[in-house]
Amino acid sequence: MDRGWSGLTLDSSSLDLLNPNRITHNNHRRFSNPLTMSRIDEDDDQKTKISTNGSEFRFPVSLSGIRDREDDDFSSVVAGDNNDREVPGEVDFFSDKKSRVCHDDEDGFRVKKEEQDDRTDVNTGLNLRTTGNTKSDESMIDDGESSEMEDKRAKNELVKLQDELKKMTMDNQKLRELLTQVSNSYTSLQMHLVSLMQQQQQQQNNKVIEAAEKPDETLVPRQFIDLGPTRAVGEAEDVSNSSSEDRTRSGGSSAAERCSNEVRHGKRLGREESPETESNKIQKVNSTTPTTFDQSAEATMRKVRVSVRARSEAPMISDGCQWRKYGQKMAKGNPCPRAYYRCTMATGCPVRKQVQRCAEDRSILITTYEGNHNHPLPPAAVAMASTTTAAANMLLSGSMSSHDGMMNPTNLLARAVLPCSTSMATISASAPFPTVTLDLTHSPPPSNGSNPSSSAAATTNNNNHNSLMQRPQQQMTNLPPGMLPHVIGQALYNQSKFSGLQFSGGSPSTAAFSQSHAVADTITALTADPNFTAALAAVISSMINGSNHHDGQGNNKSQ
DNA sequence: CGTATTTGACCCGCGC
DNA sequence: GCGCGGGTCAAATACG
Repeated sequence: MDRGWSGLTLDSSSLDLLNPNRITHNNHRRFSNPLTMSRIDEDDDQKTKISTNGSEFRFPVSLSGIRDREDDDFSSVVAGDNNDREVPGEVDFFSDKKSRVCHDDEDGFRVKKEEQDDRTDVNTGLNLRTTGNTKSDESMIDDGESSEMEDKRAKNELVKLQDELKKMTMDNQKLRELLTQVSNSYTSLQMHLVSLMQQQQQQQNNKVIEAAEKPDETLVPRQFIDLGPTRAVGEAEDVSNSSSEDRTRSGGSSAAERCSNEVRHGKRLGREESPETESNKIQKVNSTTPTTFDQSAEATMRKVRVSVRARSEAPMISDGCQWRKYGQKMAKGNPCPRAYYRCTMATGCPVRKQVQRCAEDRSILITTYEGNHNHPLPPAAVAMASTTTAAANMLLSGSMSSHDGMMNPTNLLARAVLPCSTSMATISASAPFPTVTLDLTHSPPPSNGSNPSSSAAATTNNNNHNSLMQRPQQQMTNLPPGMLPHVIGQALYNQSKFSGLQFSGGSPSTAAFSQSHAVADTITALTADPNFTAALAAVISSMINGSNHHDGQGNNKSQ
């Protein structure tokens, strides 16, 4: 389009603009042409307009709008240089500066005239304007003031460029922040969705439990039936009347006593943090947080315990949640003290856990979870929460009927964790709290699945979890080979591995090898491999969602 | 100095 | 009614 406008030259000059050292270089070149100088110094606004119109046609290969605009500043200069320069190099340009000033000035003027015929109207206007200022510019050149002006202009350009760079940097940073916000929002929404799905699932479970409540039920199911709806009533009473302790104490029947026990528990919780009861707190939290839970389900889950047995030299397994120790007791029959922890990831989170070493095998750490999280969980905590939630749901569903619970399609994961039969889920009335035990002390299934006999085992306990903790290891895992699906076993293994758990191998040598690993290393592995928790959650979610919108991520039960 | 942990005391249910 | 055991509280202490 423009004969004398070398795209390469212009781009290089535009690139030079980004380099302050080279700007001076260009300034010398511009110095030879007062037309450009005067035009830029005269009116920056018009310069911008002109550049906007002209850049698209003149500089199709320009790198950026900024450069285009700056390139336009040299339009006349470059045109003159390219047309008339005998030696394009700037070396000669500096050597005979003064003499060439006049020469280039004349050439530039002449070239402008020539280009008037071919250029667009915009360029014509530019030439007219520059031509009109030629006389004054010549006088300025004569007295040497143009160099100062050129320096000023160069400085202005430098400042302008720096400003542009700052703006772009700020824009970039804003975009990054925006992206981060969007990502966070997406994560929150995802967690919220999972919570809602879980809530729906628990409501369905409660409905099923209520429907299954019959007078001729066996003792074991009745206990859980009492735990569910009765507790729900107690919670409702708590909501309506915070001073329900006296009323609940007057309960006479066994179920009522249990209910009163539940309410008392909540009362104590309320006393420890606020006059409100636990249910009230939960309700308030639900009203202000995206994570909501059915109160009755929460109440039921509150008393269901999930015990995880794992080999670990660490005082506490790393499960992704933040815990605060609030007590320690010497349990009867176990020389190892029992530590009580409370979830501190959210104010008012009712989840607690007990950590105690097995009396028979000090290398086994028994962690008992209790309660539902009322807050979103970090990815690292979702895996354990999902596992324990599934176990708790298994227990709850299995409670309504010794067979229906396990046959419930919503309990696919439960069946996966505990596929052997419902006989292992038998729960006696003597149990103060229904407890599911996940035994991770045995060798994990190999990645190739060649050894299905080694897997994590799950069982329900009908005894006091106290004795559970002291139960010998060999009594905890009675699963025949191949009873546990590989996916869950592998998931538990991986989750435990990345959670800082350590497994004993199928052979003593394997156990020794396993225990030789430092706990810190496994914890580091967890943090270094966040994909696992997501993968586990995806597996569990896919399994659950594939069945019947079962609660997916462990945004609830036991962490 | 704020936060987390420790630890003795306390509350409560349960069994005798 | 009393003692035992589990669970929790809260002041004291430790820690970063």
